[in-house]
Amino acid sequence: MPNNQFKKGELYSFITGKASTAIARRLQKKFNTAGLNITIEQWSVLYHLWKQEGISQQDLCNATFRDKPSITRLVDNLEKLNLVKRVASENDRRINQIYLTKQAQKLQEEAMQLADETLNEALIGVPPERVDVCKEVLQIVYDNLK
Amino acid sequence: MPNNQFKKGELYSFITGKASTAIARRLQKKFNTAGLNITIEQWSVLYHLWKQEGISQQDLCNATFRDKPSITRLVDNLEKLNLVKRVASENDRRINQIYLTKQAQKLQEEAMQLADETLNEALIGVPPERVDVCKEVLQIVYDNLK
DNA sequence: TTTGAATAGTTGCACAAACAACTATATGCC
DNA sequence: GGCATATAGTTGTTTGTGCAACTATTCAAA
Repeated sequence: MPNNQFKKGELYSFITGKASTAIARRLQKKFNTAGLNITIEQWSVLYHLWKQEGISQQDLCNATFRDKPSITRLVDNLEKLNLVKRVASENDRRINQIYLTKQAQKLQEEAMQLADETLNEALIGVPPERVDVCKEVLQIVYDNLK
Repeated sequence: MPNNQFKKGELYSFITGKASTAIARRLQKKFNTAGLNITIEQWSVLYHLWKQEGISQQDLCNATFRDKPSITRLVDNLEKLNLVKRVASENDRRINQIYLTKQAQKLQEEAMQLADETLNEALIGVPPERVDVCKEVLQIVYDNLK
């Protein structure tokens, strides 16, 4: 009976993602305070577009681990905020390529700075090697279930 | 500059809670397949009521790390499903004490069995001591931010 | 004892997630 | 070429979340 030391009480907070919820709320508050008018979910999409523009909505689904309707609506809202533009692909007219506006490009530095800050606050008092273990465990969990 | 080894790419999945999302989806599928007509969020409320009945909505807020409106609506829906009942407290009429119906009591064993199963699947190949480290890190993160 | 603050819960609104059903375009096989 | 199938994206519905504003009840202090 493997991993049975993992008792129910702790199981619960694993499933509900208490820690990641706390991080997300902290980051959202930082965005609000700084006057960055975006949600964490919108940020998570922008994050991938900052790394590479012009990817498809399907690419964003894979990158953010969301389904297609979720991405459709996130892109809808980002378009309303004038942060991204849908551009129909020349080669394959089913595909929308998503591009950043200048406004979104300007956000990158501040948003990523606040994200870094949040992570640093979250990890105060945690030795680097323990963070690495945690990261690896979470990756295995993800791989086991995906 | 502490914890700077925690690079942005990994930060991202920490914040979005990729692992806990994957666990929650797997458990939800198990509920659906087994014909348990409840959501993960409803389960997380029932989980605390199975431990102790008759607690207040505010207690459920603290236990589940949710705000009051979220609990109001979760209890609304659980009441519609005939799984819980609100009972006004005798001592303090502001308080709703939440009690389980017989139907909800019957769900406990099966639901917790499926939750255990999910956790075991998630943690295949992860040595117990690494699970412990992960748990501790997530607890510190939570404490740092709450 | 009355009044002001704190606490418990509810409601409205905007945003997001999961699922199913749908449209449009592309691909592959006969 | 034409048809079945796969892929990309959209829309509708239900559920949940976070914030602000609200009601009702309790508590505490002048």
